[in-house]
Amino acid sequence: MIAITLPDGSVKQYDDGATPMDVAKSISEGLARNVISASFNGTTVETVTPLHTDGSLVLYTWRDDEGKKAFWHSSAHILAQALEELYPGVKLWVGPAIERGFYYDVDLGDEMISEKDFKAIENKMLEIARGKHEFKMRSASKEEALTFYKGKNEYKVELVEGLEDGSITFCDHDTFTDLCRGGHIPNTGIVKAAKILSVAGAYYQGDENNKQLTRVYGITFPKQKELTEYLHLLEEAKKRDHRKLGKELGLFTFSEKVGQGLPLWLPKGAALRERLENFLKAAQKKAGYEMVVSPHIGQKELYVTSGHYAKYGEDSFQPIKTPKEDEEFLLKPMNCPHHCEIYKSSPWSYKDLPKRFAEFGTVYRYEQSGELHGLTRVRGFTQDDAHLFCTPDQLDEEFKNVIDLVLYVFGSLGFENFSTQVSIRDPKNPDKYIGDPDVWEKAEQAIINAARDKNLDYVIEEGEAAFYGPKLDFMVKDALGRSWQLGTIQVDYNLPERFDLTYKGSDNELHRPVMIHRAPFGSMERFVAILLEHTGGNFPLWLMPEQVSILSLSEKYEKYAQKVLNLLENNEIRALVDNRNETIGKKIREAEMNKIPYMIIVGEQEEKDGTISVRKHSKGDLGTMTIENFASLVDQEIKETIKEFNV
RNA sequence: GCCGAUGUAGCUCAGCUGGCUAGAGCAGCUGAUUUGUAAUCAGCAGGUCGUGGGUUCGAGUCCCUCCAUCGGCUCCA
Repeated sequence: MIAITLPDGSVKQYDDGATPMDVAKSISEGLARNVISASFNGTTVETVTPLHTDGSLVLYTWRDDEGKKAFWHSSAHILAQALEELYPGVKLWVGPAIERGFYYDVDLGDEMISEKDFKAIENKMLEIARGKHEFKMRSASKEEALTFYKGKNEYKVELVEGLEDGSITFCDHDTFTDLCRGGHIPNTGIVKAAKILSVAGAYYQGDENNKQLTRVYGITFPKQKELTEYLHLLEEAKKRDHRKLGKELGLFTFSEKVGQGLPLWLPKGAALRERLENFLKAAQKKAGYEMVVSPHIGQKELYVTSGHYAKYGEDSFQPIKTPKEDEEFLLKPMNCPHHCEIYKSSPWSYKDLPKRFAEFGTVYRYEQSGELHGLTRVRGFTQDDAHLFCTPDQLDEEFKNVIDLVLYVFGSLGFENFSTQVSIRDPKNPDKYIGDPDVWEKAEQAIINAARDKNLDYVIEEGEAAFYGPKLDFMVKDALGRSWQLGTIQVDYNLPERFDLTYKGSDNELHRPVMIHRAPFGSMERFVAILLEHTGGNFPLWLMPEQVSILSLSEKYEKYAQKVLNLLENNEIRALVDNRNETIGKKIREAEMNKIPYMIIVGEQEEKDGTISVRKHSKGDLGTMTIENFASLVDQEIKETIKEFNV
């Protein structure tokens, strides 16, 4: 049952027999602009732009994910038509909706699209849109589909060949026809604003051995205003880019001379990082971890044993030769083998387990040059790594405890919008993994159980497992909405086997421990990067390298400023004195731009009364107070944002 | 690694279709000013225009190589 409410309050009802096309048609033809709300199956939704998908009696709106998908997928058809008209002979591959917008992969032959062509494509799209052409689905036999594309488009031919006869549908609008599963808006006229965002190369069928097609990214909206807002949002997101903020705030830098993907941490960044490390160390200590330290290189043989060399030898910095001909060392690409050897250094009883070895271990990986990205993807980085060795019986509880630790870390740093994924094997590619499938089954099940018991809202991702075991990944988005893996917890039955790790059980027999690999931050580099983008550089007070800037009104008050500094330092507040010969306005401006949480202004009045004048970043003047009051204000703010970890 | 774009002073940028000693603001230095809640004034200094080659009477500007960065693809232990 579908009903539409009109501005005068009247309700237009549809018979149960109404098809989606009937509804969509009447909405799009006559009532679209005037519909207040629509209800279907008893649920009322506010409609901005009514949409429909074919095949089922569902009415979507622009606000729904499904509605956006239909809108953007339809826009991809319009884009394809525009490209066909502007670039005759273009061969289409596929054009799906994505999280924000859509793209179409095309083979342009010898033609090329560059930024200066975007406007023409946009105009052509809008021209097509204004025609209000209806999207019409129709079935076709495999035979018909093949005839349609044969000799014209080998990509579509291959696509059709993989489809089952009887399941093939086409979508027509205006003069344009495309093989399509459906899910469209009623007609092209609902698209009012279009923007081509970028073009990029994309391998045909995602295989890097195949030809690269041109991927044209675009976004459309039902209102011009929404496009303007979206573009504004993109601009705002750029301001939160960690690469920009890292430079502005003096946290880290890169040097061509040092090498790409090798970050250099500046004093403020190093201080921030150290604080993060100490925060995690404190929690880990409570959770029974012990710190270990391992060297930055290891014999190649070590990684051959672990299996990493076979899998990632190519992606490692190549073996370091020594004066002895037969010796080869690798720059440490991961800490696990070292920790296995630490475990092996002494015999263990079941009473000793679990052993939890933690290390902020710096590792080096030869990432493809095109993959490097600020601090989020680098060639040298430090993992907040730990390996837990436990009995099979202890696995579930240990795993859940690690989940608690990760949740504590994320909670303390304000990451609320993270998602979790259980990364399991790719069933189509069993050779990618080492070890017995039964053992894998056990490990995957252990993770799923733990995630369920901890009420995590997880998705299962096939093919995302590590080669030695499945994992639970904690994903967080950056300012532009790109997803990054931060925390990870992995179950591994395989490395204990390869390193022949054992413990003595109560039965006086030797048993194989299970290993958990985990890193709540993931890596210090990536974590700081994402934290920067989330906070825009306004870190929680406890993390700030410089919490307070003491601004003297003139050089005459330097002595008093120093006294205030000493008193703050006694209260473990990190402050610096700005005693330059500048106006107070300028000092404030600079402190504001450096995102210093608190500014203290001292002049004649304060010196006389023994007080301070406090200003809070982006809030303004808080008035005059005693140093003791200020110290407790800071203390309170810190206590509110960071709690102790309770095991 | 692949496709595309970009690369001018410490930072942010200007330099049109190739043409006199390459510009600005901020930062820096010097001096004046000694300041009351987001930029005090003046002066000075600072660049082999990412690198190497080429075309040209002449290259920041055009072409090629390489390097780095950005947006994607692929990859991500």
